[in-house]
Amino acid sequence: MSVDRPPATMTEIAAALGVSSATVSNALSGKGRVSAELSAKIRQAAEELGYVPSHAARALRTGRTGVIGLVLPDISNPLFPQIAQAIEQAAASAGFGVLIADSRGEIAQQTAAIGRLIERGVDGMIVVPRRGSRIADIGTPVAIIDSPSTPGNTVSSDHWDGGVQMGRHLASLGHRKVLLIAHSRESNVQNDRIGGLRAGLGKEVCCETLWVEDLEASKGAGCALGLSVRVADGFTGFAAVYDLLALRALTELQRDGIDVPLQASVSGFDDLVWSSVVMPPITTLRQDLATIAECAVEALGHAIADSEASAGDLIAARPDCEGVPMTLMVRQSTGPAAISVVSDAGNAREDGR
Amino acid sequence: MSVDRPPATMTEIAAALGVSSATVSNALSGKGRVSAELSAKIRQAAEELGYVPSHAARALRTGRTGVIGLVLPDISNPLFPQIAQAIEQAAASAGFGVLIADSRGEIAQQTAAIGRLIERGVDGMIVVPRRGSRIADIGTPVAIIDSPSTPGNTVSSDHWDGGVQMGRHLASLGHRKVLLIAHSRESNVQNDRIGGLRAGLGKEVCCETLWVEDLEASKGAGCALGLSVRVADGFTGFAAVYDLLALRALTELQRDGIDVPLQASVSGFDDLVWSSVVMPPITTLRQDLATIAECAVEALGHAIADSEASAGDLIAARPDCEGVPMTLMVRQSTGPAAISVVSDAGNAREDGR
DNA sequence: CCAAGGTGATTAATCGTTTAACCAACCATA
DNA sequence: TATGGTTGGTTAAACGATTAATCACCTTGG
Repeated sequence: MSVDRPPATMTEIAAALGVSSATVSNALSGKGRVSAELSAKIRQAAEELGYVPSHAARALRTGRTGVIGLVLPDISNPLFPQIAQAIEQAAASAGFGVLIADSRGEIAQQTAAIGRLIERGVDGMIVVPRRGSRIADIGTPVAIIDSPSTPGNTVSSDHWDGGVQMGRHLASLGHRKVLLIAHSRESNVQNDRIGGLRAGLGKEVCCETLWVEDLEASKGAGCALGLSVRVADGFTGFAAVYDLLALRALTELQRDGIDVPLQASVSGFDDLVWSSVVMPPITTLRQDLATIAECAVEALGHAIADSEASAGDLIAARPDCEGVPMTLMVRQSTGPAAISVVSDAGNAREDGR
Repeated sequence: MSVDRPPATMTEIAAALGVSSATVSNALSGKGRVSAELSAKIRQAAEELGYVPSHAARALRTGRTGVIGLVLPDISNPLFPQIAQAIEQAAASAGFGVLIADSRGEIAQQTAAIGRLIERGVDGMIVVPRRGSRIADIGTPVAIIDSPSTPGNTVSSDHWDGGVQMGRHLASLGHRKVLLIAHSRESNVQNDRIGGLRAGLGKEVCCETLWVEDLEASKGAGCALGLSVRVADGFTGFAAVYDLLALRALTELQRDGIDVPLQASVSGFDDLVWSSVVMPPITTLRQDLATIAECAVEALGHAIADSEASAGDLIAARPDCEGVPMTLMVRQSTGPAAISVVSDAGNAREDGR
């Protein structure tokens, strides 16, 4: 590998071949008019001299940095790695770099982070908004990954349908009394999932939603969810709205001596890394983050290209991939419902199996 | 908020005040000789006109982009969010942007990712290497976060000492037969932790290491660890080398009807988000990632500044913060050892409590 | 034979900052 | 009154790529 000779510039290539630097630029970008043979020679020379384009110079001249910003809410979200990975990959193959901005904490931080990105001259940004927050209209293309029910959303999983899938899965296992476990009422994603779950479970299933946020407000963060009481009450299914809550439910049930899935089923959303290695592995829904990332980057790319022409609209919209399907990962944390004392007689109606 | 008028340039400020652009530059950077009053006027004008420096132009002129790269191994590492967050924060307050590069998969990917970063013109990079991989000498300052025992390491937690702390904790609870659970023999971090644990547990404690990697090679990924057998064998402590393994151990034990911490204690490393919300919450060691990030960024900053002067050494080294202490988070997954059938009579000797 | 059009390349300006070099005052010292 | 040092500023040349404008030359059609 060539040692650290400072990389060649277009001017140097031009000088080496006795042509003008404009010709080199044209040949390499394929834009102007250059004869095929000269173009080939230039390309070869560029290769040999180890030409590396100067992003700084290009950015200065064209006003485009080739970098997009990635703004994530509360970075502690365990899904972050997968999102970041997917976006980085999609962006890289579209020729973009990804600058991260953490918007930990309050919404003000999110705004500040966005500001920093703009100052750095990103061409656009992808934002996974904090629940309940709206992105102000900044003078830069933005793609938003949130939920189909969020106005301005660009691309996201079909959380509702995911809920439906899980609901059907649980219903088909015979569960007739299910506790839905969510955290925040403000989250569109969580609301979608809850709605889907209810729809998927159907009318015959009795279900109730436990908002952990409310519970923690009175009993303190990390408090017990009191699930064994629910089991005693006849609940056999516990459908959490994301894996972290599912894990919390699972361990609490296990600690209280309740067997999962024999006595109670537990399900989650997102398929986080550990979901498959705990005992029992958690039944959950996997988001197709690769597709989402591709859509987001593509939409953003279009918006960036368009913003050159018409400086009008600023939010990239792409309706055709607003609801990327999630896939159900059935594992061992869900199983046939235990014989419930509460369940009524007519349980054979519409048996899904 | 001012709408989208293209931000003012130095030249415009200069024109507005009837001075030269060089003077504006000097006033704003505080470098050249400018009278105090003119300097103030320029600063004010800059403020009023909404001046935003062009990073691109500056980068072109100075050869510095003000951006550092962050290369992470296998992004699925659940610690990633916290690292990224800490680095981003430290970098932001040092005036750097952070470009991410995922090096998922093989070492080749890591090299490719590094290459992309270099092409983008990062001033330096922070690498959390894949276990067992060495970073080739690229022509850019690099700070490495790995383990004190890794040659070339720049800054990291004192994993060994963390192990010692946890070992002492378990020993003081009376555990005399402890299973150490690790994943890969190639990981310096894991080896350090194991070493520290053994040291902290002391001579009197019988301990054995379970390498999950080996186990999975024969029994498949995500297989059971067979811990209940160990409990029957007299093991009362299960010290995992990171929280994911601890969680795996915890759920497996619970599933098998073993009460944690009454019958067995479980501990981990890293204090991941969920460690505190599972039941029981996991006793673990928290890394001081803020400090590590600051050290890394600072070291990198020095290396970048120095690389200007002497283009000699390329790896940023900073011995004085190679072993950032970890703090023990005692929670409910560890408790006094159950009465062990195997433990010998003289168990009152050197009781730490 | 001349105007028109196409081809393949060059010239030179430009993006916004930084910085070395230069210059015009002004003050003090010899 | 020359000489030399400060002070406060200006000029102009970079940095490297892009691109509109221009040019020389060749072909073709009328």
